[in-house]
Amino acid sequence: MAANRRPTLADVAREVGVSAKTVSRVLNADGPASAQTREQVLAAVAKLGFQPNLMARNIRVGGPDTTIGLVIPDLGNPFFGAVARSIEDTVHDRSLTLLMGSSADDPDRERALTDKFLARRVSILMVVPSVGADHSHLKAHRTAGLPVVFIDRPGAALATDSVVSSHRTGAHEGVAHLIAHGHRRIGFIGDLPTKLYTRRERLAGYRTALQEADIPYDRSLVANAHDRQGAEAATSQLLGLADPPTALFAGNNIVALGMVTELARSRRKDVAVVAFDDVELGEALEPALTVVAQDPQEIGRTAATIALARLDGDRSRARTITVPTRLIVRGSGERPAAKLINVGGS
Amino acid sequence: MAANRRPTLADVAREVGVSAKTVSRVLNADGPASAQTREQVLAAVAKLGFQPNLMARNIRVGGPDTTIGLVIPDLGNPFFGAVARSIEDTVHDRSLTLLMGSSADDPDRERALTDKFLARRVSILMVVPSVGADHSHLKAHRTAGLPVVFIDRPGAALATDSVVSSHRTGAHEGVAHLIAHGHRRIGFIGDLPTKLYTRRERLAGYRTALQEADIPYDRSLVANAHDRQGAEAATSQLLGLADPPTALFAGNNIVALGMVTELARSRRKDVAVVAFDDVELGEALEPALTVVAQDPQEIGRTAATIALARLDGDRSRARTITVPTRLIVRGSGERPAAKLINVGGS
DNA sequence: TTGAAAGCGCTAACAG
DNA sequence: CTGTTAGCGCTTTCAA
Repeated sequence: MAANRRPTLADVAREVGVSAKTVSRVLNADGPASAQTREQVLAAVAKLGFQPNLMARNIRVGGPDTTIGLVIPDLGNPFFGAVARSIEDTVHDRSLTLLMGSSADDPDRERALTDKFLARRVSILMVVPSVGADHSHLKAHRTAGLPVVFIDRPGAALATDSVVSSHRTGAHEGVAHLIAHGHRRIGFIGDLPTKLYTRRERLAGYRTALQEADIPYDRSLVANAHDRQGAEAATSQLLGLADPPTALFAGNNIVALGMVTELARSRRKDVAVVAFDDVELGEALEPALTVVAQDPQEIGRTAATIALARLDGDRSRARTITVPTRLIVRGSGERPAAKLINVGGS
Repeated sequence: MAANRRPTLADVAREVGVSAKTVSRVLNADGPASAQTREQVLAAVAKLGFQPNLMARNIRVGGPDTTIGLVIPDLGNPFFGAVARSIEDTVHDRSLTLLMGSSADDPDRERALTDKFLARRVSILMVVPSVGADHSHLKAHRTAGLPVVFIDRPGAALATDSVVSSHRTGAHEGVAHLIAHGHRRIGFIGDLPTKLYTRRERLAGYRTALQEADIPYDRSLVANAHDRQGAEAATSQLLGLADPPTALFAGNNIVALGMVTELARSRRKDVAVVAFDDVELGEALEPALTVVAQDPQEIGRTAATIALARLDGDRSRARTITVPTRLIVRGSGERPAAKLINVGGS
């Protein structure tokens, strides 16, 4: 019943008959302590089930908390999960703990989360910035020494370290792959909102690839989707056009899932596909899915490394580091355009 | 240059010419405050960029911190990502923030994480317990009013709320599905370590399904894998047996990925497959993957709901809630056993 | 409507 | 080797 008060340092001290500071010394291996005292203290700690209050400690010591605040669009998205995992691995031996939250790409939620993290005095702040988010409030913290790193997208109008994939050249490469296999009507299904940095960059890559091949940009071949269901609908919409595409480019991993699912359901094996960002089981599909793979592990590692360097006093200019994407050709991009089927026979 | 000290309540008070308590009152909508004072205070807060130190506040108020500690095996595993997402959604309007860490199923890492979380005075502790982890140290916290919930697996030897999938009956159902389609040599590839609760339960389901069909348990048909590569190897090992299985059961999502990948690579379309836990694109495979789907969203929601009820004073006995799995038949479990091919012709 | 003092749990700085 | 005092930034308590 009794919601017992948690034991404090003073309780332990009283139990042993020493001062609080002595207990503190033993527990933090600060200053010296006789073997006997140490033993008694440890015994009392165990007996009372004492656990030091880290918040109280932090407040006294004054330094930042041993946490790292991470704001991502969706905890459930495997891409960001992989990034988070990699960050955690990288900061593990500095014993930093992850404080995480999903912004759902909503600038207000993002702001609420960063404010909370700042109020907790995180050691490092990492954000996948939402469209329309204002980051001017972070400037003061940055100058006060708080490492701030933007992930996946550069922060708007703020000189801050960023780690991004080569969205544009990656998309370019993926679309060029389709063009190289004879496709001239290539559909593009991208993120929502359309102002999203990643969406704009990837679409830009798509457009330059078309340009280089003298293929006119056809707005009706560009669609949008926010989730898997939306991507399925967009896929069937594009394929239902009067002059439909012979190939499709998926603008992110979620779109890819919907696109592939819809193509499988409608048994459209004739449509070539390349996806931005790899998906699980991509290589087990028939044909296997050709992707422009991002490297979430490297992204996380890089972001964490930069942040730790800043924490250690690195005061150099803010950098934007681009982690290269890699075209993984598995077959789905090579489905023949139009009627060029089986020229070679087999 | 100057690593400026962050402004404190006192700084704001000095700026306005009031006492610290007045500022506190305005900021927390505690007690009354004249419109003029309020305005001045707010202006000063904005000007100085003051952000209250949540740690200091918490220490004084004495209550638990507005965080919820979550220990999972792997931040990068989509299943646990989905669970985390669901927990976050459920606790969102209580404005609790997630403090997360990966245990890698290592009891020592798990203990280190829970200790850290307890030291931070989390409001709620949620753990996917590792094999061999001792949870006796949590008992005192539980009686002191800290809600503790085990996820996916019940905690060893401790009466604590748990939320688990119907591992055993789910596996049973999946294997029975294979048996119903004529299979009698069914391989099982499970988690490592073999003492893992989920692994044991799912294997138990497999065994009872065999028993009910009077199929003898053949130890050589049971293999283990810790990761995707291991699952690929285990798959090819089982298929290389003198008397190989005609069907395979994957004990978890990671194993399923490896198994399906290996089957695709070796073009073994004749092997029937059922997987425990759904995977992305399972329905786009050929044939589409039949799975015993877990419900990570419901698991997360249930765990969070229980914990919040405890936080609100629910003192009823600890419960173990089982979230049902669901057999989703998509085709891969129906590949004919042995030589029963094309009886119907087409 | 406001302020002064005390104290949350802990540690820095100085004694002894 | 150990204890005392003060104080981190905030809120509670009591008084004005």
